Amino acid sequence: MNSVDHPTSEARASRVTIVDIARHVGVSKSTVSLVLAGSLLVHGETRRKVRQAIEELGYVYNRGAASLRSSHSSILGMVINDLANPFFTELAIGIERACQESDFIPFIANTGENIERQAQVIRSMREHGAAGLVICPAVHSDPGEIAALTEGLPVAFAMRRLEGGRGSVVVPDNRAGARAAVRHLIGLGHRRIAFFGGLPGMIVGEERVAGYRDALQDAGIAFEPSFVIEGLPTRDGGRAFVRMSLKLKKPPTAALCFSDVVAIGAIHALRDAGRVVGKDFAIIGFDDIDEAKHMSPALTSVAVDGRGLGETAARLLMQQIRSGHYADEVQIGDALLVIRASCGGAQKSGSVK
Amino acid sequence: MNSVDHPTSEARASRVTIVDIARHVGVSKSTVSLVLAGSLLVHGETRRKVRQAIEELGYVYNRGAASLRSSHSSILGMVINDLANPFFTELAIGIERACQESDFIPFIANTGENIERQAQVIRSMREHGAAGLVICPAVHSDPGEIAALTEGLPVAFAMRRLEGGRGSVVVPDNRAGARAAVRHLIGLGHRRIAFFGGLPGMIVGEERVAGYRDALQDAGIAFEPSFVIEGLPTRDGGRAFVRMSLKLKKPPTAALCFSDVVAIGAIHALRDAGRVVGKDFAIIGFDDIDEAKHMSPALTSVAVDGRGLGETAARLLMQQIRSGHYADEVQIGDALLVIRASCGGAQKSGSVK
DNA sequence: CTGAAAGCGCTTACAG
DNA sequence: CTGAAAGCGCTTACAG
Repeated sequence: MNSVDHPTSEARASRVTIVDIARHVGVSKSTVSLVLAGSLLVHGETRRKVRQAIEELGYVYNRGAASLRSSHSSILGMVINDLANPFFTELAIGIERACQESDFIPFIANTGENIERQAQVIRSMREHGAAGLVICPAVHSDPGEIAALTEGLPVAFAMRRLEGGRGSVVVPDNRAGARAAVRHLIGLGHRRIAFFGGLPGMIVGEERVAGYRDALQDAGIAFEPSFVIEGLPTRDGGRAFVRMSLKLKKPPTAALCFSDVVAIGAIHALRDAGRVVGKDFAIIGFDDIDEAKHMSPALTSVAVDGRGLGETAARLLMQQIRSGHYADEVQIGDALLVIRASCGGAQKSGSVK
Repeated sequence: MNSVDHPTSEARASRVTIVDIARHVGVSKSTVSLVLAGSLLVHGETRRKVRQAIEELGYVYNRGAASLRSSHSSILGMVINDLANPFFTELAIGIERACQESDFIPFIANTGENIERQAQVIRSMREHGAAGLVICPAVHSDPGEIAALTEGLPVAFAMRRLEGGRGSVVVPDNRAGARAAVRHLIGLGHRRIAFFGGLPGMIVGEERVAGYRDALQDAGIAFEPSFVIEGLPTRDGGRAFVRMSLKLKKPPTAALCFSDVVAIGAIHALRDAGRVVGKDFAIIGFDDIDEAKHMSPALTSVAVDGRGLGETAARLLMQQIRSGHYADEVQIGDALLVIRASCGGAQKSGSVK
């Protein structure tokens, strides 16, 4: 440890403030404040001198002090269920990008699907002055608890919504996407089609299962409850779902997975069981993460624009913050089937609405 | 748009403060402040009453106001070069985790390797009261500019360091990792080994090239400058490096790539060129991102613990913040070769120091 | 153990 | 166009 003893507090103590600028230029601090706010009231020459002094003295604007006085903050909090999942990373990137565009700066928290941590970070973000929250709630979140934690704060939900929650909502068209995927499997001749992943109470999963059932019904195929295998949408989940489904007396020949992450786990388990994916068993994922196209076989998936959803959610939130009014607008994004090798049949890849 | 007209500002205006708590309990605000700070000076019964009032009135601590007065903040800024790269996502996750452990809350910014954006977000984070910065600097960052932007602020560099920069540094042992990788290729019989990616001025790349040269020298193989192909370490870069190397009069038979992302691009280009990776051409990546093991062929890679590096960097930074003293400790993490199918030869996978 | 006073760095009416 | 004054919600000596 070769730490050097420059006390950083020294630098902090000598912080130059608006008063120093005022003194240096020979005006009042009100005038400096006006210049900082970009007011046109101030005389051009005065403005110039103030700006120059700011430059010379190395002044750093203290937004914390400004927020305290004005009670406006340009900090937004993003609360993400699982940053290690590439889909949610994209969501986070979108939120961050929208912030940069609008001169907001985001707090970030990864809850890891843990609702205690989620409650804690929401409290922390409030205390630290977040003006609003973009939330992708952890599995098993209690809508009432979230409502209480965010009381008085604008919120926007991205990708996952809560039953009866207040706030803007930006989600993909899960039902239509799932329906298109299953329709495709049926078109390839499959009749015994499973759905892997998702938990009761997860609206995303329920919507996808609804689309799955729509497609079956469209084709006159009876719904088989044992083909819907619920569980945490993780890689390990995917492995487990395959093992369970292969134990059925009449196993499925294809599956729509809750997510690409689940599909990856499923493909591994199928391989372990000696099945050739795309030939013996068709797999379709959901999300179309970057990895999907690089897998072997390449994964057919329902593409969701995570980055776009994140951007939109952040924009809707910032709109609420700026307007000073809550909103509960719902925006539905696309969910488009991208056909690759993992469901066989298709030689060329393509995209289907 | 079905926005409801609840003015959020109303909720904000009615914010309950320390004074409300004091009045409700019948003590002074100093006493309440002491309770909030967890002081044992305050009488147990008084403490209890204050806590109860806090609960009842739904008080939210205003850390912004506290910071203004005390000039201590528990906000840390993380400035990441490319969040879409899974390796740096892991780094970010590690930083965030360390923050949660220590009751810090992180700002996040994705610079996308853009140095203008980087300068902007650093300024923004300062203005918003970040007490210190974990930086993974964008390619082409100017050490002098970064030093100026962060003057007076504690900083820690993760994964990438800057020439002559002040601050803590946490990086993997790039040289040893690269050396082990190339030694492995030599052991498999390769003599014409390339290095793909990295730019002049990127210390990470220079260190990895140094390790590459070490291994060649150890084996008495002459260094061939045309085998070191520099460029941006992206997927597209990887494709380009392969195309360039195959045009050489005597092309290489193996390559160590700057990163897994580069390796993925390289593998695609090799496939396009009709080469069988792991047989006609050996590829080793760097980072060992999650995807590496799921590729086909599975990618041999030098494993770097991104999450761990992030955690350590954040901890060193928080230590500086809390102590009030700068530090420039350097910590070197492991870089271990993980052998898989992409370099052929190995039937079973293993790990080599 | 508790309270009164000052002050952190800003903004915001209000005068002039 | 510019300045003096008050105040945002806290903490921090300083008394008692």
